[in-house]
Amino acid sequence: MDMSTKNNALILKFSLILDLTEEEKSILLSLQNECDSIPPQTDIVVEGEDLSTTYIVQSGWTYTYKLLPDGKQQILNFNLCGDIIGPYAMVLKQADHSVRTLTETKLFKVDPEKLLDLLSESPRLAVAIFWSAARDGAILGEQVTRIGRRPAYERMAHLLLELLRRLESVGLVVDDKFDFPLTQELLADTLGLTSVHVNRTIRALKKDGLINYKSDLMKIINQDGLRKVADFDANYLEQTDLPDEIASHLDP
Amino acid sequence: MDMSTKNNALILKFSLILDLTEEEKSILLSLQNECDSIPPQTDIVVEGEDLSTTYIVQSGWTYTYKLLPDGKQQILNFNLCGDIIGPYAMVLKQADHSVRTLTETKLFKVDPEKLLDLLSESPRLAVAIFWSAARDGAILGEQVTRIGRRPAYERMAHLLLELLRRLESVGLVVDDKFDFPLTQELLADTLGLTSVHVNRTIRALKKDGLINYKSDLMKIINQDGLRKVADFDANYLEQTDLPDEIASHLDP
DNA sequence: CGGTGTGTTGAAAGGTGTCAATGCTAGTGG
DNA sequence: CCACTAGCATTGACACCTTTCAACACACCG
Repeated sequence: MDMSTKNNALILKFSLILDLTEEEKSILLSLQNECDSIPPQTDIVVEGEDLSTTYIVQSGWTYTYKLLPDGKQQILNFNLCGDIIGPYAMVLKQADHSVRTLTETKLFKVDPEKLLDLLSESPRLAVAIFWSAARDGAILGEQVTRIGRRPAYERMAHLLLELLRRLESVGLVVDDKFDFPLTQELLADTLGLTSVHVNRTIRALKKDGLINYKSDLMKIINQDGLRKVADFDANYLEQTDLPDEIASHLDP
Repeated sequence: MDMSTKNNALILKFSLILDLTEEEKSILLSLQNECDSIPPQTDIVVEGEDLSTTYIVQSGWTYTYKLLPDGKQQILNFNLCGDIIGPYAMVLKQADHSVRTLTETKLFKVDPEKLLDLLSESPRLAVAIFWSAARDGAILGEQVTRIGRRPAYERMAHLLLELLRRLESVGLVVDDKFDFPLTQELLADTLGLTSVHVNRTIRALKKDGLINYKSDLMKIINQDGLRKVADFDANYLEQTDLPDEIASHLDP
């Protein structure tokens, strides 16, 4: 059963910054309603439509994207295990972006009203929610920098390292190898490139002995080399210490 | 005196979504400590350094940016009147980006601990803070889409319309005309272009009769034409209604 | 076994970058 | 009031990264 403390993705995620008490864990569990498995290529949230629910990714990949009228699309971010989809449902009437499943995905629903109440009832969990939002913001900022100021080769390298670290933090990487359900076209929509050029870039990374990529599996062969190419600094992903004043403010 | 209810930028901003009570206004005032005027080109927050304060922009422009080791920089966003700089100071030890003043700027400081306490003490103001963060997130997402999937000409048009709307919402636009303290080089760092190409793009927009730009002043001549070029939908900036359930949840 | 989506490759076009020179304007100091 | 400087804007020629177009290969699947 997924609705247990041990393998609940949200509890796992929040454990990165807080030692959760049993009570807090049970609050977090009671916040979430289980939800059926959702097939790939299904829209969960549609830009412009009403946004009445927040979701937690329990398993699978989803992605946040925007459509342009000429049919192009831009992927903003991926939502992985433990990520919160639409944390802002409590303050925004309509979605400003769409969210679609990439793989078969298991989501837990969270009622925005409950989420709001949680802010006042548990300062510690409020901090955890804010921290998650801050991390997502940092990831989005890095995405801007990647697309705006890096050439294709480094851009790709940087994204792969980000995904590696994010998946690692939720235990989904073994031996620098992880499931990689992205088509080259979706990669292109993520990186602001065309699928043709993504193909050439990936092949270059393979030829240079940095990665090994085969259909649904990505293996990072030379992480140091990749990091040097991408000029990757993981600080934005690995801020798991609260500021001292806040930590002591929460404890007693 | 700036520390009054009438012209406090944060109160002005939050009034966009909430009818603030007098008590709430005074809470918001007591949250902020006045701060000296800061000269242009001054770093307020530096990436990697400790992030101990949240700021509110009372007047002037600042921008959020990231530096790359080869000296390039990418601007993520601008912080205008009423915007919150570093709302995540309460949950992040270190800054994941830098913030610099563009013009002479007046900032008010907010103690992160007080901000945290506010979340539990006033659900309505907690919602307002979340809303501000959600709006900034939406702006950042639009920035990704702009850079990733729009050519230079449309990219510039889109940014100008965003700035127009944002400045309008805080009363800084008169007759489709506003102060524009950006050099073409900073515009380039915002749009992921070079300053040379920004120059050519601006001149093209001028030649096409869409804008009029002269040193520190930007005038939008043909807003409809610009909107058509940029495919601009302001929905992401103008979500000022809370979801019904939340609104009724807060009221009684 | 043919269809369909995805990956791969080549050639050519095009948008944007690079380099370098010139113009412009405001401020400074004589 | 006039050099003089410094920073920014403007322009042209050319290079290059990325896109576009088009064809073909490959794998999965009914």
